[in-house]
Amino acid sequence: MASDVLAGLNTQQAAAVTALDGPALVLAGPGSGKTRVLAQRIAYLVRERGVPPRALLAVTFTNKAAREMRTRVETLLAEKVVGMWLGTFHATCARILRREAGAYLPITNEYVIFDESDQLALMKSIIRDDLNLDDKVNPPARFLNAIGALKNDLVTPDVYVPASYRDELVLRVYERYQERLAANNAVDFDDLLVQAVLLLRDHAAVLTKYQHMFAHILVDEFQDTNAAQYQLVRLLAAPRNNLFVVGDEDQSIYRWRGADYRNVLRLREDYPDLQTYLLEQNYRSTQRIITAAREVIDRNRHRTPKALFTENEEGPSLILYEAHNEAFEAQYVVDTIAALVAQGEAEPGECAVMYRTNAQSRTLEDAFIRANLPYRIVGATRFYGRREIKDLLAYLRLIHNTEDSVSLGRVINTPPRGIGDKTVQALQAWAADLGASTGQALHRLVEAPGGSPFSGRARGALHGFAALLDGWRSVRERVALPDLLRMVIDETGYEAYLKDGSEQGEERWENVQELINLTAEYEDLPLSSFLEEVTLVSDVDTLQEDVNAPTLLTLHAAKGLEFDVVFLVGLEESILPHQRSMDDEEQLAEERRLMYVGMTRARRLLYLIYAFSRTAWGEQRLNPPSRFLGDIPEGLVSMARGYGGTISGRQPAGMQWGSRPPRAYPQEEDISTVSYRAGQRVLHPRFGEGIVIESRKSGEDVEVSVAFEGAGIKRLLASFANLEVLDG
DNA sequence: AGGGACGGTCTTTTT
DNA sequence: GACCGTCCCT
Repeated sequence: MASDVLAGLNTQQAAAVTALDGPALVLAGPGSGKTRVLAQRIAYLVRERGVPPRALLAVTFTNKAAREMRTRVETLLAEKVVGMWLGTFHATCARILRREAGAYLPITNEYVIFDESDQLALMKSIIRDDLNLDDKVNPPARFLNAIGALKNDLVTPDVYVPASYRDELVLRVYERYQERLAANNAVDFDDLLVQAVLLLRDHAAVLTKYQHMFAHILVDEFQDTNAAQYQLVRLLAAPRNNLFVVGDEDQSIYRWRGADYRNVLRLREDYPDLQTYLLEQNYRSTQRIITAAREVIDRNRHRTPKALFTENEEGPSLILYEAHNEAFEAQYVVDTIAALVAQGEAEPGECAVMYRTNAQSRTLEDAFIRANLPYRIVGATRFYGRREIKDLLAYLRLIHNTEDSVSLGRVINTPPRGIGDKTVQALQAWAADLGASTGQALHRLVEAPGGSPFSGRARGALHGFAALLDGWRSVRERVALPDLLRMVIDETGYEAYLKDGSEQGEERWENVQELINLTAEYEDLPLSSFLEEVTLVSDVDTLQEDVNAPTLLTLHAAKGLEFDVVFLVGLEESILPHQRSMDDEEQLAEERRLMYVGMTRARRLLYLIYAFSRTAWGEQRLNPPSRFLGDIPEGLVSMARGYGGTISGRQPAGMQWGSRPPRAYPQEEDISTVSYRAGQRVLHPRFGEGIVIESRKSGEDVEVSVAFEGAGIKRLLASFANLEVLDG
């Protein structure tokens, strides 16, 4: 029976893992099936050991990973798994706080979670209103970063020892920030972890309760845990220490937000009886990809030596391509995917384009849009980050939590209803006099309109808004979530506010419709559950599974995913490795791991792409190819040469993946034979349309003079210019 | 109070 | 080139 459950491991490993009781660490390379091992372990515990699912705590890195884990386990068990605690660290902590916070912390169980923009708004108010500082000299983001770093290390204001004047200020802001969060009945992302850990650490009764609750704790992507998360695991796992963690130091890419892969080493010290397993066989990629990736990662020092290998086929060469600039890079990607699809070499949905920074996605999106081909994108402008969505969520949060001054500030005059800055300030002053929150003060206007200190237009506007809020609050128990949201939209005139006649307005309104649809899924749940979930979704979580189109995503977002075909773009110095990571050895090592993670996402085809020239900050920059490319043995790579396709905008409308005719790629020799005649109309990616004046051979290349309509006469090298012949 | 125009400032990566 | 804050005009 056991061998059945653990079918994916080799016999020796299966036997070892099956017999496990104490703490265990599985160091698993990419594509070694570590997620599968975790799922099998869970299935084993439930089926063979009779552990009830509700006694299991399994922590994954994203909600998407959690969903996949659930599916795997349910497949293995051939039944639904009910009651298991399965989710991210943040969701787990939110759940604990949802039950315990009210009794032990200065917030209620109905607390809300502040996301980054909420934090920023709150911090700005603290600096300006509370401390009377200039937010130019003291950027809110800097304080938030400093506080975030402290929280990741579990440093609370009462134990923080400032070492400089600067630190003194940080401490003052930190204290005030925590007070204001509490006054808003809110916690920020980091607090979810910190407050949960403190709660367990300082209250033996709570700790015991949860320790008894969880018979086994399992953690995925352990290399990316921070100090707070590590403490949480330690606290909960004791005294049984039935801990099963899976990770890979080489894939640690979140050091900048407090993750510390040395937690792996710490684990060995803290649990002397820790059993360690190495999973070195890769079941995902071709030999060429694995060999290349290993060459890249092996240059990092201070790592547990791991000899990644695969028994998969050798596979085709990795393909290296130099694009002239980022536009051609993008075009090459689109054209190559189109060609692969047309030749039946790949499914569109099995292709992914990965980049270091989100800013790089723009050019890529442009190329897909111009080619009229669908794509999926992770992150970029997040759905929940959009203005219209944030506005409406702020209304819902305000209905849910009267104390949320940040949401109140956001919507009190959105859409414009005649409540200007002056009026808001007067309202805040009045609230302060009453010793009440702004939200409570508003409520008082409805209860006792006679006592209102406001007059004239401001009075009417404020009372009207307060009445709206009160109205929604009074019905929220009885009305389903989608209906509540529709009420808000109707009664605020939000639709008319968005629809300003522009295309963007229409798009925003469509997003609102989408939000209404989303709330329908939470119809039966309390408002708080909905608000919590939308705050804790990660970027990858929003990836549509059922669309057969290529995926665009950052290297960070790519962690844990795999694709048949992977394009790594922007492989240039100052992009990867990133400029800001180049003068620190630790950071540089992390950039290398990022490259490694990207490479090992690919099953069969790996394209490595860099651009000769790239526009950044409005100007051209010539970055040399990434140093990491130099670490890949030449024998594994073949160079794609020639045009990176043409930039035209002329594809017929309505084109879908697969319906496009195969496109012949001009190879290297084609360049020299391309000839231009005087009088020909040509199209240039930057200069637009023009007419060829003269064309002559110049060494290996062809030099063309073109008179452009907008840019005048230019002399261009054919191999770089990538002119498209329009006629003649 | 509100809207439009302008100028300065950034972007690493994210739960 | 995108977003924010400020200023100025209505």
